[in-house]
Amino acid sequence: MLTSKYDCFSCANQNCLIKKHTSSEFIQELLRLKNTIACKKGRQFIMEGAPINGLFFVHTGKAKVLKTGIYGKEQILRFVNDGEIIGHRGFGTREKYSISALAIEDTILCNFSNEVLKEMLQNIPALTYDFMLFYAEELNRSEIKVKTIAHMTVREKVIDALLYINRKFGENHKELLNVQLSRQEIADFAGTTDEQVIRTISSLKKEGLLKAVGKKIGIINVENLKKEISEHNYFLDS
Amino acid sequence: MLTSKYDCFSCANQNCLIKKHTSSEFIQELLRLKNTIACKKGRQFIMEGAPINGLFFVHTGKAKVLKTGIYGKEQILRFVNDGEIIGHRGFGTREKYSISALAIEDTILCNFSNEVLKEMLQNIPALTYDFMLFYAEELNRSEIKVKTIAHMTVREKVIDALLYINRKFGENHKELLNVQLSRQEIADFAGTTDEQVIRTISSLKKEGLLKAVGKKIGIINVENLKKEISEHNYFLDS
DNA sequence: CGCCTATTTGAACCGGGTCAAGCATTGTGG
DNA sequence: CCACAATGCTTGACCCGGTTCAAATAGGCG
Repeated sequence: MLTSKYDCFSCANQNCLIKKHTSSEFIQELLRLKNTIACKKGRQFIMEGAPINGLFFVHTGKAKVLKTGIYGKEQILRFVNDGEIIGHRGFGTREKYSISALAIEDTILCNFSNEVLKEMLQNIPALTYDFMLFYAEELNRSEIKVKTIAHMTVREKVIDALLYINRKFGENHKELLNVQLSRQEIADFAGTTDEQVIRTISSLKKEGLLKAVGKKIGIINVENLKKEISEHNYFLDS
Repeated sequence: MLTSKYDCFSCANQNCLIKKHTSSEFIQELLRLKNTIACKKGRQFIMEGAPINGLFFVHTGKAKVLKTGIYGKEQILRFVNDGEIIGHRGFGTREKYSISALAIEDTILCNFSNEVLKEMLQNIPALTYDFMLFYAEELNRSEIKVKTIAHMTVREKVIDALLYINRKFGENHKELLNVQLSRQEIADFAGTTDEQVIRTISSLKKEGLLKAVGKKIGIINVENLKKEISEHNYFLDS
């Protein structure tokens, strides 16, 4: 099993926190206990309020992390790409997931149980340190998001969301969406409605700041878009 | 100096992360390197964008942590009470503070430099673990806040803010504010305007949910207030 | 006591959420 | 392969909550 298709040694995600520490001999036994899960597009693999069942890493694929309100409104907190963590904070005192997670395309997930994770963290200080830094950075991002949603206009929020998506998924430089996100999803991330997202995107296209190839949209010039919101984010890269 | 008025051994903050680990012999030398700073009410001791100068703990007093926008709008991210941390994420890659912090009453601060802190974290895994848990919980709170600001009405946001303040500063059960917070400050935390805070508080008083003794306000019945927003927060205690 | 600031209340305005209708696109089954 | 249903996208119009502006009142402090 160690030489499975999805084992950590042959994994391509160099930025994965676990991958970074595979040289530690302590970890090697624990890696055998990893679960690999294939998750179809659209499927929910973490349910807010359900008992915590360890930590997930995205091996390949994409997912969204969100909170749901009673009126059916969703707040997407972040999108997740190859190598990134989902379902964190599954140790500490908390015993229920505080977020939901859904695959937005077919995704391979690596899962470590609570016990295995705890074992790792208690025995590999460098790993714990990396986790600490990870959470600290996530906290930064989240706090920037609080300010974004509280103070920006809808146009600014949508631009901010598009820039984030571009950073996250826009490796091929001319087409924005490596992911196919619905207007609704962009709205749920930006903190507005799908109509507003559509209006803003329409305007941006007319202004020559965005282009559209079929359903996919692409940012013509990232710097021009950034200008509109730069005043709010001294320390972006969120 | 070790037996200073503010040394960690005689400190009353049992929940302070440093205090929890004073038994570690490694830490004892480092504790000598702690700086103690007296900060008058209203004074700013962390400036967003300035180089990071270590980590602060509130020995005694109260402070607010915020981000500032160009239009003079402020977003208060959290209030800080005895024993709590401010100015975190002062290690990692980041080298500038991403938040500002001001004393909201006369405050004694304990400060550890970047070097001392790093030394501690690299040598006391249990401390690093506690820091990791701390950030994970803060992240939870912040993500709840994102949803709160994005989805709640003004009335709900103000109630949520009052409940938070009560949890944070409301030890004496009948009077809410152990702190004297301005309406503006409550608004900057809740994500609205001072006028809306005033209107909401007025309504709540008329409805018998709040009482006012001079400037200070008190929550008559916490449960009744919680009911109005409980539908949004399955996992409150934020 | 008097100035200055914070609080309160009223009124007007407007951004953006909501509703509704039309259009485009995708998918599905006959 | 087409018809048609279902879903998502787009646009326009309306309306309301909440921000903004302004003015009056109360409170705090030298």
